[in-house]
Amino acid sequence: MSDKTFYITTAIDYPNGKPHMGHAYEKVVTDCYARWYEFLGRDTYFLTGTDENGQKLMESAKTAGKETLEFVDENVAVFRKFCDDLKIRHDDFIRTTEKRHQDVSKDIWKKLEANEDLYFGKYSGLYCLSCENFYTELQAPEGVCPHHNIPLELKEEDGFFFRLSKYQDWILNHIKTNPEFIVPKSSRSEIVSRLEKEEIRDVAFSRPNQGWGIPVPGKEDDFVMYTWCDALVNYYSALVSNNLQDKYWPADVHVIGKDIVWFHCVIWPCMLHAAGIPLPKQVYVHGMILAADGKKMSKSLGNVIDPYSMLDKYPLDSFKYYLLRGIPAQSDGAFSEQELIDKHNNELGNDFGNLIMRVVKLSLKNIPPEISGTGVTQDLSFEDCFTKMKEHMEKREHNKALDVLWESVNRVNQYVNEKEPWKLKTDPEALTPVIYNCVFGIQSLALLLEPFLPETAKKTVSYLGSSSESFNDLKFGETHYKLETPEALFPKIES
RNA sequence: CGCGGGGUGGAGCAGUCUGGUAGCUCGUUGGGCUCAUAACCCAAAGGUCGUUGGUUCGAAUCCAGCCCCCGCAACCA
Repeated sequence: MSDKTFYITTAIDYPNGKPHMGHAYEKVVTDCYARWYEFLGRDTYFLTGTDENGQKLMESAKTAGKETLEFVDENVAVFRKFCDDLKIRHDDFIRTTEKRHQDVSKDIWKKLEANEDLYFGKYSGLYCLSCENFYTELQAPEGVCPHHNIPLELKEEDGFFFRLSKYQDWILNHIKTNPEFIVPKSSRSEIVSRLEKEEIRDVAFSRPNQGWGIPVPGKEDDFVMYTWCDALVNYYSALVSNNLQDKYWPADVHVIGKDIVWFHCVIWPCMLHAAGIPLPKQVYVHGMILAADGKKMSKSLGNVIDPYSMLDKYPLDSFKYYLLRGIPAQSDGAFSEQELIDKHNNELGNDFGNLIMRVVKLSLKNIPPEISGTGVTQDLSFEDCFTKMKEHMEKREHNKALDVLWESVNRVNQYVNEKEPWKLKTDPEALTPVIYNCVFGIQSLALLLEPFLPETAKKTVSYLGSSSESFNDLKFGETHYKLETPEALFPKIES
């Protein structure tokens, strides 16, 4: 734990089906922050993985006519490949069925037990015999199973409970005194409001052992841990199993969706606190990706967009760019394929891609490819842009960071128009300084873009033949270039 | 009266805390330029800020009611 390292996680995915747009979004966003902090010089560790212990997976496997582990293995492979296809730079991929995770989960269980934060009790509720599941009154207000439409029965079940209620005041106080713990404010106020107004109940932390899940220590035959009880532990177990906990724990940011805020902002910190482990510094709650009509994507509405259908049609960086800039960082956003195309054509192609073309081609046609900055006056600076980007990224407003970066992209385009370098074709002495300013600008922009669109940045820089590789190495006047003929980075998409 | 967020030009958003010429991106229209992926630069048109009422000299911004949308509601994960 220090400001030299940076540990960031995504939620772990439930491999019950194929990855959807929300998974893509979360991974892309988290990847962007991981790369950004790496760019700033932090020793960054990025974890993602899969949550594989739910009973639902057993049922899904049965439906598919497969052994649970076989079924899960297949789906996990799909999620792994998904990360590869998105070119996510995670350092580890944890599966909650792995021994390394189960061992740590059991250790934490024992700590909670030793601290008398677990107790044995009865859960009673409305139960559907077909689903083999409990429902709350809110989920089934008529006392009828929402899936099978049959009457629910009152059922009691033995199990272990976590004394969450004991920590209500403590967690409320922690959230209030650490305004950065939950971002954005909307999620924070939702949790604060609930903690202030409701009396929170203890959480059932076990399920009857049906042959799938992490056995409860001491009661191996009878109980397994409730999925959430072990799932949250992944953030910690992944480090412990690599003996990296001293270096990276506590986590700097857990990136999650708004559907699991309660688990991450209340249950998880209380578990850690009870087990005597430091709390993560921040939970960043991103918005949901809604369908183009502004409604939640769902099969029944037929408005689902498969991320792979986008990756098949559009360049990866265009897809990422749209997710990062087109979807608000702190609220829900509607996914619009047309907007993705517009952003590809206008912002990536016209503004950024074309800037490289107009500058580099003009230069190659009229002066030698080697561009020296010796004695050139600096007309454009990007320090201010960098500073503002940093501020936005700190506030988890990556979309605004890109807004700021694009102001600078436009500034360089503007500069070209002002200087009219095409009128200086016959005067290399006058042309070179203008070109140098532009090329230096392009490289600065490309390097600032790297955490967001690594592929694009890499290609851009490759056309410049720069003597400096990183943003910090850039020195106006001292960095030299040898230009190469560029190819169109973002060819137009006809829609 | 369960909790939280939101309703601003054609589209997507900022501004609301700390009332006082309504701002940005895309799109549209006109002009400039010709280096470039018919790209770039400049300018203009277009909104009275969900709705009703209140406070105020003055409200998108504060207060109250109402309508609509989204998420959550913790034994589905």
